[in-house]
Amino acid sequence: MAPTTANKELRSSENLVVKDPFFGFLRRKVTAKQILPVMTGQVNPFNKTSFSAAYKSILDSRKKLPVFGQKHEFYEMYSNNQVLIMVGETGSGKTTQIPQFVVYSDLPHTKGKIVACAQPRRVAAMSVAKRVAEEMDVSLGKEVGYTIRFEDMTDPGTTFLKYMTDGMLLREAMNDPLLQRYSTIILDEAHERTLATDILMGLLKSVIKKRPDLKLIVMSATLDALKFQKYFGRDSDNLAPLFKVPGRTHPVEVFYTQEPEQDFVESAIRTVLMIHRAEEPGDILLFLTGEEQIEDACRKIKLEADDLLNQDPDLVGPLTCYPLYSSLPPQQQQRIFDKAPSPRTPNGPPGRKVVVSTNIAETSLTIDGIVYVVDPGFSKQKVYNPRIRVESLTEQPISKASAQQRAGRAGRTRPGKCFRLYTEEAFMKELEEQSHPEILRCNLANTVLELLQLGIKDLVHFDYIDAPAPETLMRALELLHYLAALDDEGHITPLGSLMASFPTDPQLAKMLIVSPEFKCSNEVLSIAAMLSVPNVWLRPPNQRREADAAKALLTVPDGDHLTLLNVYNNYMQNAHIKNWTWDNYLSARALSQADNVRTQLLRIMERNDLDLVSIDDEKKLYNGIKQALVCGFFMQVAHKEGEQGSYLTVKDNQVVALHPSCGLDVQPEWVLFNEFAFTTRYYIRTVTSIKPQWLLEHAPTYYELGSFQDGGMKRALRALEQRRVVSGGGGGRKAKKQKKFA
DNA sequence: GAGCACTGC
Repeated sequence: MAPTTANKELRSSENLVVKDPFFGFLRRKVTAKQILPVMTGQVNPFNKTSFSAAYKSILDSRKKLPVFGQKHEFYEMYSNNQVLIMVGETGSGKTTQIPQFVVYSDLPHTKGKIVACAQPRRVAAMSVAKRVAEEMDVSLGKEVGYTIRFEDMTDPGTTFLKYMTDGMLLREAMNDPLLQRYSTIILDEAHERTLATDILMGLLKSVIKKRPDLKLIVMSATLDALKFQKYFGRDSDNLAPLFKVPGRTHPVEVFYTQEPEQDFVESAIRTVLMIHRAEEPGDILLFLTGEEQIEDACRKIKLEADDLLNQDPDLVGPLTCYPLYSSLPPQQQQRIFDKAPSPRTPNGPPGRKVVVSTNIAETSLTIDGIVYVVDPGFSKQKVYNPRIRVESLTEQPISKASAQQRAGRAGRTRPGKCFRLYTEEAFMKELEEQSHPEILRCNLANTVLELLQLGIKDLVHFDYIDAPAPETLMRALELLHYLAALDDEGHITPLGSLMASFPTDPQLAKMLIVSPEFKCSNEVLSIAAMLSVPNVWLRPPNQRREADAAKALLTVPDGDHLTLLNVYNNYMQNAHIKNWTWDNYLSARALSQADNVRTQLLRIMERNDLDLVSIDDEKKLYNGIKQALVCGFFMQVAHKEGEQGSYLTVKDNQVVALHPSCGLDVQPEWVLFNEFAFTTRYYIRTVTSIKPQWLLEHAPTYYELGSFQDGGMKRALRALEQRRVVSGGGGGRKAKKQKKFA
């Protein structure tokens, strides 16, 4: 596209003719030399008002960022390339500065376009947008804004620099596959390889060929740059150009153990106390894997540190220990930012703060003042087994990249030390270079539907940066086919398109779409929302009995899905009662999130003319809800085998047990479950009793008896079918439904 | 009679 000259002049409010600061700028051929006088000038070129005093002082600090010194190089590469890979370590200023640099050259406002910067996390999108609005001396939500789920802080027509979550950009692509509103797209933190970032990279690789006017910048930490350069290169000999900026962190000295450790928790506690006794002042960050482990370690560290303090008050100072994990209430999460305790006596040894954290402190949360990192080398990671369709969380060794990231947490304010509780040999030989990208570790039903909706027909040959296991794709296609989201040729059906408009798993979308037919969409909406948020039940270690009793009061014995509905309804009715959630051992955060999700789903229902309906008769209502559940989750059904309380999942024939948290008062012959998880054994969680005739009626293809192995389940279904033939039941309503989406 | 690492629409 030919570069254009910005408006020559403009009229100020006093009607005086002043020169546009961008006068003479050739769009996308702008040089660093041209920009500096505009940045340091008197008039903000984007809103034509005078720069504030704050702007100038912020600009002085921006000038000290490593990336600022390389402006010239950046503009040269930006002008001459459509795609750019940028590598910048922590503290380089890439997330705040690069999008601003782009805007000065791309001049999106002169073309009615937007520069987007996609982030993996909501908080980052929000806080960076706020910071950049300050740096550019404009109001947040005007020229600079952000878009995340449930919150759009942009002003259409005004906003030309937009921070957003990667998932949000992917959703937008579903309505606008060429992403026409954007002139430059920046993918930040690409090395994290979230599912959304990976899919976006695949899409954008083909979009840039169809849109020569679209520029793309992929920003990442050092390690994966070559992979991205190859992926976005024109061919195998042509790497995409790399723009590299050094970080601004302090050196971290790394120590290894001489021998492998047997019990990493115990050895971690010992190491923390060793640091406390023997090392210079400075806070400690210890990485462990889960809530229980962390709480336990905190207790032990506190006890031992108190002992040390009492034995040797002249040698060691006081110590405070804070746990950190995502399900911790925000108020308690905030405590990690408290200062280390003061010395017990005016001239006594200084105090020390210890934070014991999950992976959340590796990427999402930064704690300044950390000087020592203790890294046992493990984290919990999600694994998906497509053969039996089960996701599980298991403790696994971290990757080298992760270990490096963890070590870096010690050098944010001054030189630090990292104690790795494994041998150097193990680090070199046993740890993988990179953690597996998410796309290789999860169920892809949702993603496959999104890709189909985006018009990608050949999912197997889609240009993934790392291709998922074929079996995972097959499982996803199979599920979507059974849900009638795909036809026999694998094309998306009108029902499938409708399902894709819901930001949920396809099973939930299907359940929502059919719910008006069963006169229970009002209730199914609440259930879908509750199934989309984290666990609402709290169970503090020392109040388990009280928590279980509170839960029993809200339990509907017929099924956990109905219990969730009951909890949501009670929550809404009692919203005015202070402490209601707390008194009932429920998570206020998860419940308010559920309410947000419900509102969003409701809007999508309305937009698609799906009615909000309900009936008064509770028994009929519950049966309607269960049938809607069956329409979405007929593949997640188990049949009771024998009297020992064990169940067999339908078709996969996995032996499973009802999870102990299940609220059913009896063990029904047929149950539908939301989740199949492997922990100490195979469990099904969130379980509701159903009638088997609904399976035959609402999912006849899946319950075609020829596809079943011989056994109790098949016998039960056959007996049922024979009875149906005799009585001539079923059929009618189903035929009508199929016609609707044909 | 057990557990939910972390994101995201």
